[in-house]
Amino acid sequence: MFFHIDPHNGLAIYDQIVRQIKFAVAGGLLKSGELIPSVRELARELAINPNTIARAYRQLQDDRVLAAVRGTGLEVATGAGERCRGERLKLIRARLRQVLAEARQSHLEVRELRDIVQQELKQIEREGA
Amino acid sequence: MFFHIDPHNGLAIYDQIVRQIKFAVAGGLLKSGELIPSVRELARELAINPNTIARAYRQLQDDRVLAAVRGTGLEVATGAGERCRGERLKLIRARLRQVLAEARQSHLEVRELRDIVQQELKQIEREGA
DNA sequence: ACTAGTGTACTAGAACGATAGTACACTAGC
DNA sequence: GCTAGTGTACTATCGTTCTAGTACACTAGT
Repeated sequence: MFFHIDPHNGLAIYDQIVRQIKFAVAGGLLKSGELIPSVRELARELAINPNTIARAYRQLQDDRVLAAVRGTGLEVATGAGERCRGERLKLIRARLRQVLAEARQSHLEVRELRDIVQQELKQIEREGA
Repeated sequence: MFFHIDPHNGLAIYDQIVRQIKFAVAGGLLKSGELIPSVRELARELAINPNTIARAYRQLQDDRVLAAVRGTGLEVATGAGERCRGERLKLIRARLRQVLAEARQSHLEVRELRDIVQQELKQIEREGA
């Protein structure tokens, strides 16, 4: 389990966990029926309070991404893959649109904005596996 | 004064005000020596508590973007234009980098991400005056 | 049966952002 | 001088997020 939590993200910690698990399911790193790390284990690994993890898991159940197996843990729900792949695009697009809207409002010249975006995109491609 | 405050932005309201004033100064909409709207006036216009505006103005003074004229109001400080133009790039780039980092972590294929970015960028150019 | 591990629920408190209301020193305009 | 408008400071309250600690029902493994 490779998570990357940034407390100064603007996003709440439990929300970051929700998103990253959805992304992992969408990307096929987590498959239907597979057990995810327990509340206590993930809390220990990320050095975060178990309640925060539990809250994220609760929401993931509400979103039908995870399903409870009593006394055993939480597994990835059947059909969660498709559901998450659809949502992934929405989530990323929404975040991107926010940032670009702010940039547009900053009276930066469109050409400059385009340059910045291209630079950062290239950077991502260079880093991305 | 055209501000656009989004409470569900992730960014605190006072922070949005700080950024947008810096952007206005950077873009030349506010020039050195010009008086900005009073705390109470802007609070009324944005339907936001005056304390929140005051907090933003206090930070803008700390950042040497605004300067107080006792009993009269706050004016744009001398040399604020250059200072804000430099910072504008940093602020936008930082936000953009956050979003792209999240996108990269979502195991979305780079090609798909590139497509989304291009789409949204075109959308901005279409809207942008 | 016993133990250790699951998720879940609950109360309490800290920190932060935002709101509400009040008070004060100052200045421009009359 | 008086009034209305500045910024500033202060206390109090609320909601959200996160932390802290405890308790409970359940199950796998022995």
